[in-house]
Amino acid sequence: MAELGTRAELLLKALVERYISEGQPVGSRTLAKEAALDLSPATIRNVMSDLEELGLVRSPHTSAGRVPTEQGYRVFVDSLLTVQPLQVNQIRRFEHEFSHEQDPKQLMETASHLLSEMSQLAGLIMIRRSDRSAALRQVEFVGLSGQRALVILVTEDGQVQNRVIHTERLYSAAELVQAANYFNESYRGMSIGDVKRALLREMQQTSEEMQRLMQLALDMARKVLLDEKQDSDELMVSGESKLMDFPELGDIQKFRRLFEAFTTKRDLLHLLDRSIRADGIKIFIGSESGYEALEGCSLVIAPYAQGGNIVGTLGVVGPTRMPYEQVIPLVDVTAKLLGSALSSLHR
Amino acid sequence: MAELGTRAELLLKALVERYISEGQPVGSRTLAKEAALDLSPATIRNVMSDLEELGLVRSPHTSAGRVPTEQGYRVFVDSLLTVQPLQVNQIRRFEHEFSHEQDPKQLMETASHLLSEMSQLAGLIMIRRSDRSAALRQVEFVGLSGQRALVILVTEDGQVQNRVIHTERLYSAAELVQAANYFNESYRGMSIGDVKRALLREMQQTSEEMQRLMQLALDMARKVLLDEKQDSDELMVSGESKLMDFPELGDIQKFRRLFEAFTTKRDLLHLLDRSIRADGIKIFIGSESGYEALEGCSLVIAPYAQGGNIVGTLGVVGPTRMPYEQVIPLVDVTAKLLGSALSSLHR
DNA sequence: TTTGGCACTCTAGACGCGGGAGTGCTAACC
DNA sequence: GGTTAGCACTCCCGCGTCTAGAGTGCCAAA
Repeated sequence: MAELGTRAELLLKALVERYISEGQPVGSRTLAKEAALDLSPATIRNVMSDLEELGLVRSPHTSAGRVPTEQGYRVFVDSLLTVQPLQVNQIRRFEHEFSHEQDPKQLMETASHLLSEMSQLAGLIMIRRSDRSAALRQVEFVGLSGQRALVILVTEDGQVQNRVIHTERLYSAAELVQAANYFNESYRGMSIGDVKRALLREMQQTSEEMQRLMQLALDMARKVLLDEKQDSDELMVSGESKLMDFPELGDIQKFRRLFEAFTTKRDLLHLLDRSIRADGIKIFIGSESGYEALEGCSLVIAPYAQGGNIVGTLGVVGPTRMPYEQVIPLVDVTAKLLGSALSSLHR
Repeated sequence: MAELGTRAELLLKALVERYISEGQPVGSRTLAKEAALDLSPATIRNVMSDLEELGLVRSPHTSAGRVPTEQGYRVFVDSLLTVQPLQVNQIRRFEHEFSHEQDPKQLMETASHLLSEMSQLAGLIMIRRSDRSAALRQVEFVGLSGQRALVILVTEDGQVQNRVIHTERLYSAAELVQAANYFNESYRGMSIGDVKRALLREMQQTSEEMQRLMQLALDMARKVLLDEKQDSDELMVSGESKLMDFPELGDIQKFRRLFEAFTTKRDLLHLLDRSIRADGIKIFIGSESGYEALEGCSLVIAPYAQGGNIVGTLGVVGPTRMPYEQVIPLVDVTAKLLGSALSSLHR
């Protein structure tokens, strides 16, 4: 990309900031006052013309002011933006709300909710299940009526997954307890991923010599662990209705598609998963996300860790015209504070 | 209310049906053709004038046709409506989808989803937790890191509730197992409600003579069972974005309030709870619901039972102008089929 | 290179107009 | 007395016109 020159950069920055705060195309006259550069509107117009040629701004129509393009926003967030650190009372609020929760799931819900509240946008949080680095704490088999049994899986951090399965025959409570004991003794402390691999391995072997109960235990655990439904990452969305306050996002049909993306979750999960590798904040502006439903939206996303391991991502969705300089630090801090709250549970 | 006369009833019925299918105010000429009554438009106009005086129809403006009022809809659904029974392949679909699921929660999700799909409106389903007639199957206490423990509650029908609690001191795995055993032996098979009451009773007694482990068990169970959060009814909403296809529901701000009602859940829960006593289908038309967010919306709601006990309600939300003659049997059948699917799990 | 001037363009809102749809009323009809 | 035809009237809606306002692009001068 061609060099911009500090004056053009300053003007672009002023333009984007003005547009973000006002939502109206900004003309050369207002820009001349805004940026304290002591230039006439005519000069500004020349610069704008250059910026337009570079694809950083555009006019909605001939006699309107300029509006940033997606590329314009990109340059803005990459190199022009001055972030505003969070206020102390906001951080207090995080610490306060996080200190209540004992349960990782609750903690995540709180995080998502706070993200939405503080940004007045939609909050997102994903927890990675496909990762499975969490250690197995305990397995329980509970017999239910009919040939049904409940398999309960508890991980070291206190997360619970359960699933009702259909069994080949009726088992007594004692059998189920013994099977669970066997399973716990063999696999406790291993990561769920390792347990899965081990189960797959055992499945290959001819299991003639295996005891009935061992086999029962493995069968039941397999039904839960190898079920891809349990494997798919989980996504929570909060405050999505706040987005309806932004008329710029389009008409009702656009909102319909956006909300469908929120309930389908597939595309968003994919997007959040892509950002898990980035070791800092990742920002998708407008069509950069690649999903039509997210047209006109930006996402600010950060991974969060638990005891050193990245276990998920969180962030916000809002209109492309969002106050990045406040949202970015908000997402950053949320990720860090959630991470340390999770880690302190774990310890 | 004054007597209507069969002719006026027939005309009102034709008008409502026409308006529901077309969405436009219907005039005397169209109505004259629609209702095979062989009357001139002028006569129809006279009748319309009467209906308007009774508050059953109104004109949006002087030279438009007539539109049903809420009272008009009321009369229509109460006494004029001819329900259309569900098609066989729709019932097949229910049976097919329901037969897969082993888990009551999954079953409910499926029901809500099917309601939404088949009506092209939003599906609702509530499960009553405050009721607590379900029998306790098993309790598990799992120690976690730190002074935290996980309490898992399994009911006879395979539902699982769990909660992380903070304990006074660190307990060994053996202690927790013994405590759970004690608890299970004393309370298994009792309804959750009875267990709750029993726990409250025990709390009154001076517990000097109680064994340490019994006390531990009771303490932990109390923290879960007496937590009002666990007690609040649960609501699932499906396909809410489908409602955006009805422009008549209003502008984006109206939708925002509507969607907030869906996520807040409080008002909807209250509404669904009120309908649990009605032993058939309950219909709220427009402002009858009493909630401003639901302005312009109707709800069709039916309770569903499991083995004779009503355990929740389900239904749909849509615009007041919805095809009641199809929606009503749909909700009715869903409630019955879900009930029998749940009951067969239980057996 | 910057600036003032000026003609030009485009939008958004106001205004007026005519067609269409449907009503209410009246008088005639059965 | 209920029913009908006729007719004047009202209101909405879409269309074209017009104007004010904002902002641009370009040119020539500083």
